[in-house]
Amino acid sequence: MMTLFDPDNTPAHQAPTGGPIIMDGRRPDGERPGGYQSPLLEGLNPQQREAVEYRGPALLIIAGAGSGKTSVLTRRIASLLETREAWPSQILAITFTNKAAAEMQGRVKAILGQGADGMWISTFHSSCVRILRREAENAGLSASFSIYDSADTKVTLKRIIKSLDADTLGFTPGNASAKISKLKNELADVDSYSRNANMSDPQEVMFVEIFRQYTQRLRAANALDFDDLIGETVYLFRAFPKVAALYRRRFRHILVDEYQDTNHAQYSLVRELTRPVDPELADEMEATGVHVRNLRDATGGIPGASLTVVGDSDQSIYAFRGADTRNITEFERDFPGTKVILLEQNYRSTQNILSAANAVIGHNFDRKDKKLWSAGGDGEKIVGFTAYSGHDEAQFVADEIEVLHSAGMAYRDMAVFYRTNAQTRALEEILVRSAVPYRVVGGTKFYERAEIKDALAYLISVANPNDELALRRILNTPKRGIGPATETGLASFAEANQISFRQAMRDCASLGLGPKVTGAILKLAALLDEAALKIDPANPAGQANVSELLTFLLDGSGLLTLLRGSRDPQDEARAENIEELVAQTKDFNKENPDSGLVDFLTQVSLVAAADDLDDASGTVSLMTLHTAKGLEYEAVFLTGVEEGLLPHQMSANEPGGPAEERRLFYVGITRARQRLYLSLAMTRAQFGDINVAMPSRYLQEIPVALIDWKQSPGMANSRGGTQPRALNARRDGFGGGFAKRGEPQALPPAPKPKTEWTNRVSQVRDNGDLTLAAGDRIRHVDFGDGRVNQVTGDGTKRIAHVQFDTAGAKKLLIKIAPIEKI
DNA sequence: AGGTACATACTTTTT
DNA sequence: GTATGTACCT
Repeated sequence: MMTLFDPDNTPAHQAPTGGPIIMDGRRPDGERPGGYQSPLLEGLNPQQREAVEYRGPALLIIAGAGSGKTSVLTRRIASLLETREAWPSQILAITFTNKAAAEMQGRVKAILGQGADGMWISTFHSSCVRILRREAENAGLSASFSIYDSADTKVTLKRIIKSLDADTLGFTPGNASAKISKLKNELADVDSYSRNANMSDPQEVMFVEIFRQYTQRLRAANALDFDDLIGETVYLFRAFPKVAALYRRRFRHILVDEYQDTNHAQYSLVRELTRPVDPELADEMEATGVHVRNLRDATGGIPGASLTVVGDSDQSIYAFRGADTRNITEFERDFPGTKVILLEQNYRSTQNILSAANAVIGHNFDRKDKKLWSAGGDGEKIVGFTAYSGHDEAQFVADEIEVLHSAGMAYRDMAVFYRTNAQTRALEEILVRSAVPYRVVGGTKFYERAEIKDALAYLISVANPNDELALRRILNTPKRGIGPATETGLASFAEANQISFRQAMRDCASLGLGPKVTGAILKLAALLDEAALKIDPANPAGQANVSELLTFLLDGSGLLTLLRGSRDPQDEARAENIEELVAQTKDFNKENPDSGLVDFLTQVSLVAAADDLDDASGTVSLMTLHTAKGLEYEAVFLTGVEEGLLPHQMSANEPGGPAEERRLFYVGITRARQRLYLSLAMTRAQFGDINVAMPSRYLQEIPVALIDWKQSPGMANSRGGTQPRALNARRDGFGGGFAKRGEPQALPPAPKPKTEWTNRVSQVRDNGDLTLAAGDRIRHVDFGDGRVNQVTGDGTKRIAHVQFDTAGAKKLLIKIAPIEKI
């Protein structure tokens, strides 16, 4: 994966940007005959066609959801290559996920074949790692630097906060890392921050100290966190104009997808890369043998690369991560001479789905009005469903999935979205029970499992001996009798003698520890040293590949063997996971024969949630709304459309929060091609107890005629007049009472029980002080008769555990459940 | 050093 | 309801 490029490897006769097509006949795939009509434009509408063909310094493509932007971007790249306006190596395309990058690379290759090799199509983070590893020395790093994920960052901060007693001032690893991340996204560092900090505020002083120590620890460990990857690359370019010039010269066409979600650091990176090269620097490059002649303009410098960005401010959902839509709204100002192209025709969804999406997003003010439209017809109505609980909602989803499946839709064409990862539990429980094949995309990722992180820490310790975090992780994993006391002893020994933790391990004999402990430490140090020798380029015995190295470390440490021998049944699963990792390293060796340990670790560090999405798996996909961005499915279930969840409680106080949540809802809606299901629950279990939920404010923004409520939220208005606002502001035209949920589920195109939701606050369901005890028999509106087995909780949160005669066991919130005693 | 038992606080979204 | 932290025991 990590094919490092040589800035000098591009031929001297390369075509200047935007210049005439060079038909030099030196490329084997041959000349095009005159009058040749490129198939690249086939099937494109006029706007898409222009987006492919336009040439100029800057192009902004405002691409509504489903408007075919990936296709446009792909064909634009193919067009640049096909016309010989650019060599593959001159193209840098930035996507949001590695998966999107791989897909784009595949599509361009499918069009052009071999002529596509050498392009950089990757994420911001991957591109930056590539640059930083190559230029590590200038950045003050070694090329095998570690990449810290958020968990690593938190562990580091936790240690710092503990040593500073900063928790007394309210610092937690969570809030400190959030603040540091935010600053780094703004390209601030400790020094620039402390210059403007209010140092009379003790909390501020403490934060600066935390930030400083954190920066120092990462430096000492030869490590960068996610945000550093971008920031350090920008710093590198700013501090070393000659290094920057190499990349500015190389990348003549830069394309950025999902531009609305770029933050300031990423914006700055794009800026740096698209700056022109001064004539003097160009002279200097030429003098050192870098081919620049064909690139130089009248002034003798190299003009800035052409920049294409694609985005949609309505789909900006990463403000919490520093994304700034001003990057897109002010693009024309930032890059004078920008051409703007609007793609509004949607090729994905039915008109009903689009009308709902338009209506929802129309409630955000401060946006350029943009209406998606489709030529594909209205399609089915959106299906709405109000469940009694999260489990009930999950059951609805499972049932509808089965309905769709038996009507011929493949599982892989369906997806279930939710706002928070915590919602997966109920869904998974029911899907397992209903035997629906599913896959959770993202969530707790494979590489975040403890045993995998342990195994990886062994590899990291070999690749980067300065990584104290990784060393301390494996110090007593598996158990070697090295406790926390010994660990801190080693750390302070290292600190006092200005040596690395690793060296401290080698020298631990002078620490006067017990013979057993000393022996254990020395054995581990020797194991790591021996492993390092196996990948030392100077080793005459040759190089071990990643899987050989991992196997060696696992054997030497006994990690896998001990898990195998354990009686704990969970350890068996852990052992299997480690075996899976070994298998992955073997695959990696096979697919990347020229890549080594550091490349493998890089790849592992930068996998995104959506990356491990396997299209071939015949399963329903479960994911958060954030992960869903950029994907599409025939049928989409958008669950938990409730106040407090969507919009999420946490966003309520943040400026722009509710608007961002609305965009999130909009993103979810627009993922659906044919069928869209919106569901919510009247009560939701969280924190171990059950809370009453209210329909999301966004639901009332969808025109009533577009939704067919299988069960309306009318009965959600069941708490007296306490709620601030009823679901739908209109007070007329909503007759009807409670909807009845048909037994198990209605059949496919089902005669839909037309149930409009009602809005009358007077319609209160409140069982008041209804008391139930074990043994009572009750009747439930939907579940029929049943017997109370147990009552738990108290006050308004009393729960009856009921065994229904036909519907099975359920838990009901007594106060609001549609039940009566019989 | 390491295990167990109980208490506690936390849950937004992610490269 | 879970993951983490503390106290106490072996």
